[in-house]
Amino acid sequence: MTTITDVARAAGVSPATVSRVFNGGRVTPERAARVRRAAAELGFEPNRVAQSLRKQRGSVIGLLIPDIENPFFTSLARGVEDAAQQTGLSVVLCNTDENVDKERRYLGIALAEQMAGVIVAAASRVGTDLSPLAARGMPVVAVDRRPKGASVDAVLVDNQHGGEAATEHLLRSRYRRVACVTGPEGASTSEERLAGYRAAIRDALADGTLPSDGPDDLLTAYVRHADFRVGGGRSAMADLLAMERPPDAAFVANNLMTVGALEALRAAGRTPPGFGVLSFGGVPWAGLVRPSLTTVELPSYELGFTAATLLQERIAGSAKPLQTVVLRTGLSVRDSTAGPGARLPAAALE
Amino acid sequence: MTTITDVARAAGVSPATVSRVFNGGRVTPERAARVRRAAAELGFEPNRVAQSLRKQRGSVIGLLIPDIENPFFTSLARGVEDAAQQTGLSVVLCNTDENVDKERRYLGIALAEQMAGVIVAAASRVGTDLSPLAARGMPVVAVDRRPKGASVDAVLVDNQHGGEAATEHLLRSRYRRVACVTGPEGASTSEERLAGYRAAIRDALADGTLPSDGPDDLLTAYVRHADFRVGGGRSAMADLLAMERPPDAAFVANNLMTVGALEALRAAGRTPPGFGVLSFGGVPWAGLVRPSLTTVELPSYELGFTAATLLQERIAGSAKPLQTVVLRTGLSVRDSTAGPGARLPAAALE
DNA sequence: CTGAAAGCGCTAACAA
DNA sequence: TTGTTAGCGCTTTCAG
Repeated sequence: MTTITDVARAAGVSPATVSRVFNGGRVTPERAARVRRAAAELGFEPNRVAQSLRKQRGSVIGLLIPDIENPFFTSLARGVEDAAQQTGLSVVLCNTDENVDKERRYLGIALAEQMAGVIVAAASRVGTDLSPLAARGMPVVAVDRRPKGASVDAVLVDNQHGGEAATEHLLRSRYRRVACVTGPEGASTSEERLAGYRAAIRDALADGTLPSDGPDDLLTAYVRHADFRVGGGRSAMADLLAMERPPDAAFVANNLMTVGALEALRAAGRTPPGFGVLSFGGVPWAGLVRPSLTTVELPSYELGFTAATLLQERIAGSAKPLQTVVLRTGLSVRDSTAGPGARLPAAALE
Repeated sequence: MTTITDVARAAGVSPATVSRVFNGGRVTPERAARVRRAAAELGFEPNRVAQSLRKQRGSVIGLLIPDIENPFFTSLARGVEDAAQQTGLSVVLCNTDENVDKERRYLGIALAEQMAGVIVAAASRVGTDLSPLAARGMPVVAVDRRPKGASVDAVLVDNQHGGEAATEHLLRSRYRRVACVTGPEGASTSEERLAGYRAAIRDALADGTLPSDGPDDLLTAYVRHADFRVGGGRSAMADLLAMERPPDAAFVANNLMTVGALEALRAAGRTPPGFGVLSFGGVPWAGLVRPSLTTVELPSYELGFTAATLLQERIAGSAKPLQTVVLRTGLSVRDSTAGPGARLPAAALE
């Protein structure tokens, strides 16, 4: 391995000068050129480990996500990676598997590896403890979910708005018994999406769009909590369909549960758009699904990109007050919410 | 930050003793206990950066994959991660985007970060150069694809066998004009899968399963090279369908291209199993696709797990001769290859 | 602008 | 078994 000392010797200067050349110190152009030439000839690459030890700060940032198989998080990861490139930081991807213990281990590694900073989509709102990092002055940005009581920058999705827009769309499409399959109780994302649903329903009751008889039904009876996974979505939907007066549409609060919900619908012989289905978050290769699925579009890439940008500011020493950035969702209207009586052209179904 | 010296002072021993306690050196139980207690009280965690610098070897392994959004690679990544846990190594996931330059950059980082080793699914068979790592004695395992001329351990899929089994299955299902949409020319995976296809066709011609008139058609005319991406699969299939005498089934050499191929079929008003479709590699949430898709199952998780195990042996200093492990594929028969005249029960289509 | 020197936290010879 | 010592490769005062 060629070291800074080898280069120094070859260029006839001191190691300090070589270091300055590579770190923007003041060096006369002539000597700088000599150093660069020597470095190139010897194939010198600064040893990042030594740099990290000396500077007490590494050049990688940790990205902790709960599920690497969820396309939402892979897309987020790409955003982080792209933003990190700009500063020459590399990204270590750690898959916490929605598991607080695994997450804690990775946070420990982040510390022990002296990472430059950490971006974390917390495995749990209450179980995730970011304080050891804060205590050691390591910059942290929370993304998608904000752990309770953590004083860190955060980049979040406007879940409530997304849930509201979704539910409003279903009502506008003339569905009248709109259910909501949301995530686990206590998860901020589920609660917020549910809150959006409730707000939309409440508004519709208030302005007469929905008949006011049995308002309880719509605000509570048609709500199911599940686990954000395929199986949970399936059982929740099966449960809804078994009701005496089942819903005629559902807002499903994440992509995986939507897959399960569609399976349950199919098993019951009901299909969109006769039964309206709206997914919070797209499914991969949505093009294959017939009829095509109306979805709330999440800014996953931007979430990652923004978080990484914020983190880099902190790493660079920014002392701004803590920020929370909230990114808006979009709505992609497709066939699965065409309306309870809609007839789709054959091409949309085959 | 508490260092080994702090612990040593608190326990009334030398730093070396503390180091021994944490690295399995010989220390009297009594002193060891004292050290551990002190370490716990002070919340000591060994500084991995300093360890790496001193030992000239880090405790992370790099995993370079071409496409983090492909479920095949995420599953492989999980296998690597699980295997790595056993030795306490962490995994840095690097997404090379099928881009040789990006890949080279990451390989440089692996060196500069003194990673313990690297597992690489090469972006290119000829463009990927692993020699700098070999030159510096860094253990490398190639996975899924083996770069040309690299003398490294490798864990591969039996692509040829998979392609052969797939094609045989289509023929057995009474399809007679079986096409093959394979990957880019020059990629070992595409060539091998294609070779399997050709072998099966040749056998069928030889034993009379296929009429021997126009053998050229089957061996060459029905073959298309595409780019392993959705768009490529779509155009290749469109091209096949536009032939004067189009195929009645296709073996598609990866999951993404299958998605495209299905889109092209749908656009042409043809659907499986009337037109047989067999995908090399499963699609995520396959349960949503109707009719359900027959696939060659890839041992992606095992690929990763095996590669990581091999790598760890090398890291531990194993001097065995170079190994190549080849893992077999499976075949999951579903509805999309039920036969050209098959009538599926309604439930399979709705 | 440049070089000498100190030291980041840890481990591995070597001595005791 | 234990402690002392000498660095791993780099950056950063501090003099010059």
